[in-house]
Amino acid sequence: MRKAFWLLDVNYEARDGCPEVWIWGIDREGMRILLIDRGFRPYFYCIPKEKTEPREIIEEVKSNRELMSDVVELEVCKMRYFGKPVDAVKVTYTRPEAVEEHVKWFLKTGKVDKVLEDDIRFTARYLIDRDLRPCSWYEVEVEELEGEKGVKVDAVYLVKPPFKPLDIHETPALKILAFSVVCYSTVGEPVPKRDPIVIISLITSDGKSEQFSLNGGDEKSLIKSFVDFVRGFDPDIIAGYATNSKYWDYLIERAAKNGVNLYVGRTETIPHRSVYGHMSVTGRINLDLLDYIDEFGEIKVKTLENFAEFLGISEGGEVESIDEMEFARYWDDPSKRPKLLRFSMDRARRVMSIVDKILDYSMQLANIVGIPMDYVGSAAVGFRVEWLLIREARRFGELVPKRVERRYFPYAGGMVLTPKKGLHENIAVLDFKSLYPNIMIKYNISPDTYVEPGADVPEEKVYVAPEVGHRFLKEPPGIYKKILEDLISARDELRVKLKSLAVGSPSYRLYDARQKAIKVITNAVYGYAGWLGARWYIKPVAEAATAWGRYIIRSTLELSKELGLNVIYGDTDSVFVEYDEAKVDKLLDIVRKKLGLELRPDKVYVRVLFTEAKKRYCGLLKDGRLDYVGFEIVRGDWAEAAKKVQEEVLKIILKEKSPDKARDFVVEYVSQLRERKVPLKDLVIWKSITRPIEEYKVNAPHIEAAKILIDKGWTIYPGDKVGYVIISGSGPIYKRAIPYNLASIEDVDIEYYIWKQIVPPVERILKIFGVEIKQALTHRSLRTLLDAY
DNA sequence: GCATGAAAAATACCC
DNA sequence: ACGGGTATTTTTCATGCG
Repeated sequence: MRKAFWLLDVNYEARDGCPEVWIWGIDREGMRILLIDRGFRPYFYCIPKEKTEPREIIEEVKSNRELMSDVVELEVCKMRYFGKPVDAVKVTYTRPEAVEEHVKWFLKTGKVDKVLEDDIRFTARYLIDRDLRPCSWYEVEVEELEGEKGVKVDAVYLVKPPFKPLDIHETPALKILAFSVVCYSTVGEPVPKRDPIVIISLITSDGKSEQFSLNGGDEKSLIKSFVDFVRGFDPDIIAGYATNSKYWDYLIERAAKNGVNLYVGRTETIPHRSVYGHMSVTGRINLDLLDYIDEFGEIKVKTLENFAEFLGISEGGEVESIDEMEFARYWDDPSKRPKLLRFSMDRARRVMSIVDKILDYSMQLANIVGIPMDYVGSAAVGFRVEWLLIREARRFGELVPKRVERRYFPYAGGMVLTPKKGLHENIAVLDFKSLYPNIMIKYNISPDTYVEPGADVPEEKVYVAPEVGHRFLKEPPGIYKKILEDLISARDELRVKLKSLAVGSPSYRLYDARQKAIKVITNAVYGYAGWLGARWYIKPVAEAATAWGRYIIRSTLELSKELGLNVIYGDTDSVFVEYDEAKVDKLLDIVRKKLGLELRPDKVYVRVLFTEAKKRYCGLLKDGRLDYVGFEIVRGDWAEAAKKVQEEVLKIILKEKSPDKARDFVVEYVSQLRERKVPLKDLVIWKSITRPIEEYKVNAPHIEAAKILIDKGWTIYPGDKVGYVIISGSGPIYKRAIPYNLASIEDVDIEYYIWKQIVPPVERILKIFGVEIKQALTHRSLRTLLDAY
C-alpha cells in the first residue's frame, strides 16, 4: 500500500536492540500518522593512517569477535576529505548506542587516523540518507501495524523505503496550540521549587480558548487540566514564548511536585531537553517564538509584547502590559486579579498571532536546512548552514570533519570609506547584491578547493586572491559554490513565481517565506566560513572572500574616478555617488564588464547627511521617508528622549535645511525636561547583560542595576536586558543607576540626561552647521533676550 | 594627592 | 555559538606635577 504524507517530525526509539526511526506525519486526508522505519542502521568512517591499507582495518575488526556482533557491514569507500581523495572504511553498526561504545577501540588499533561522522545524530543522519526534509510531502510503500500502545495517532505504519518526493506545494491544515503561563512569587523571581503556577492560558488554531487558574482550585488540577486540554486538542504544534529556556522546565517541575504526568506529547513521555537546548515534545513541534525574535533586529527589548507590536499585531494592545515583577501584587489584589487573567490570555493570543506570521518561514527554514522545525529554530545560524553543508557533503562524497577547538587569529574584513562630511544632494547608492556569495562562486572559494601554500599546482589552474595570495582550484566546483548557486537560483525562481501570484494567497505566503529563508541562509555562508566553530573552517577561505571584496570596491572606486563621478561614501559592498544618470549608467556597465560582478542602483537620496563618522548617516528619500543608519536613533542603548530629540533634529535638517530651527527644538525640549514634563519611560536606558555578573572587569551602570534586581531575588542571565535610570547624587554614574521600575521622575538626574544623553547625539549633527548647542543651552536666557530684539 | 589624558572595557551598530 | 570594521561612553590606569 502506498501512503502519501507531510513530514512533521522525527525521533529515534530503541526497540529490543533494533533501532527504529519514528516519522510523524499528516496524510492527504488529514490523519495524523506514525511511520516506523526499522531498516536504517548507524555508521561511521575510518580514515586509515598513512601507509595503512583499508583492508588491514577490516581484517582487524573481523578478528574481534565481540565487536563483530555489533557490526553489520564493512566496506571500503572512495571518499574525499577537505577535497582530497581518501579510501575510508565505512563501518555499519546495529544500533546507535553501540557506535558510542566502540569508537574508541578503532582509534586504539593504531591503524586508524580519524574516525568521522560518528558524531552525526542518528535522526539527522536518517533524514539526510533517506533524502527526507521536514515540511514537505512524500510517498512511500507501507504496511499497517497495530497501534503502538500509548501512541496518540490515527494510524501506525511500517515503511519500506525509498521515499518518493511529491510535488505538492501546500501545507496541511495544522493544529496549533498557543499557551502562556503565569507563576506566582512575592519575593523576586518565581522559582519552580517554591512558587506555584497560578494561570495557564490556551488558545487553539480553531478558535477555542481556555484558561485554567488557581482561582478556587489547586495547582494539581490546574496542570492536569492543561495536560488534558493539550491531549484532547492534539496539536501538531505547541507554541509559546520563552518556553525552551523557562516555562517547560517550570511545568515539568511543578507537575512532578504535584504528581501529575506531563504527557503533552503523542507518546506517554514528558518533554525532554534536546539538541541546541530546545525542548522536544514527542510527535509534536514545540515552537518557541523567542528563537525567532533575533531575526528582527529592530526589536531591541525582546519581550513578547514588543514582538507582537513590531509585527503589527493589535491583540491586547489596548490593555496595559503588566510587568512580571507585578504579577504577585495583581494576583493578590481581588480588584486587579481579573486584569492579570486578561493579560495572560492576551499573551496566549499574541503567541498565536505571531505564529500565524512566522510559521511559514519556520517551516521553510526547516525544509531548506533539512532538520525538524523545533530543532532548526533553536539552532544558531552557523549550525543551520552546517546542516545544509552536511547534506550536500554526502552528494560530494565529502566526509564531514569533526568540530575542533581553534585559536583565534583575526583577519581583515570589508573596506569602509571615510565619508565626505555634510549635506549632499541627489546621491545614488550603488551596491553589489550578495557580494560575498557571488565572490565565493566566481573564484570557487571553498574548503575543498583551497590549495595549501606549498602545493605544486600550475598557476593556470588556480584563482589567486589579491593581497593575501590564497589559491583556489578553478575546477571542480567546490561545495560552497554548489550550495550558493543552488540557493541563489532557487531564490530567483521563487521570486519570478511570486510575481504571478496574488499577494497574501497561501502559495504566495509559502514561496515568499521560502525565498526569505533562502536569503538568510545564503548570506550566512560567508559568516560560517569565518566561524571558528565551523567543521569546515579554513581561515584563508574567509580571508580570501573579504580580500576579493576589497579589491572589487577599490576597483569600483577607481572606475568612478575615471568617469569623474564624485564618491561620497562606501562600505564593504556599496558606493554612494552623485546621481549623474549618464555617468552612473556607464559605471554600472563598465563594472559589469571589467569586474564580472553586478553593481546595481539601490536607492537615490534627495539629500543625505554625513558627520565625520563612518557607518552613520541619514538619507531623505523621494517619498519623504528618512533612512536612519547607525545613529543613536536606531540604537537600543540610548534613552528614548535622546532618540526622539535626535530624530526631530535630523528631520528638520534634512527636510527643511534649518539648523536654527533644530537648535530651537532642542532648547525647547530641554526646558521641558528640566521641568520634568517627560514620561519616566523616555529616560530609561536599556543595556544587555552579556556574561555572568561576576565576570565583569569594570563597574558599569547596567551591572549595578542588575545587582539590585538580583538582591531582590531576580535572576539575570546573559542575554537579558536591564532597564535603568540615573538618579541624582554625587559620584560616578554606576553608583547612581537603579532599575527603572524602582524610580520616579523626581529621582532622576536631569543634568545627566541633558548633558550625556540629549546633547552629544545632536551636537555631532548640529556642529556641522556651526550651531553650538551647548552654548544655546547654557546661555538660554541671554539668547531669548537677544532673540527678542 | 590629584588632574589629565590615554587605554581598556563594554555595547551595539553596519554590511 | 556566523564574520570584521566602527563609534561611542564610561571606567580604569599611568603619568607628571608639585
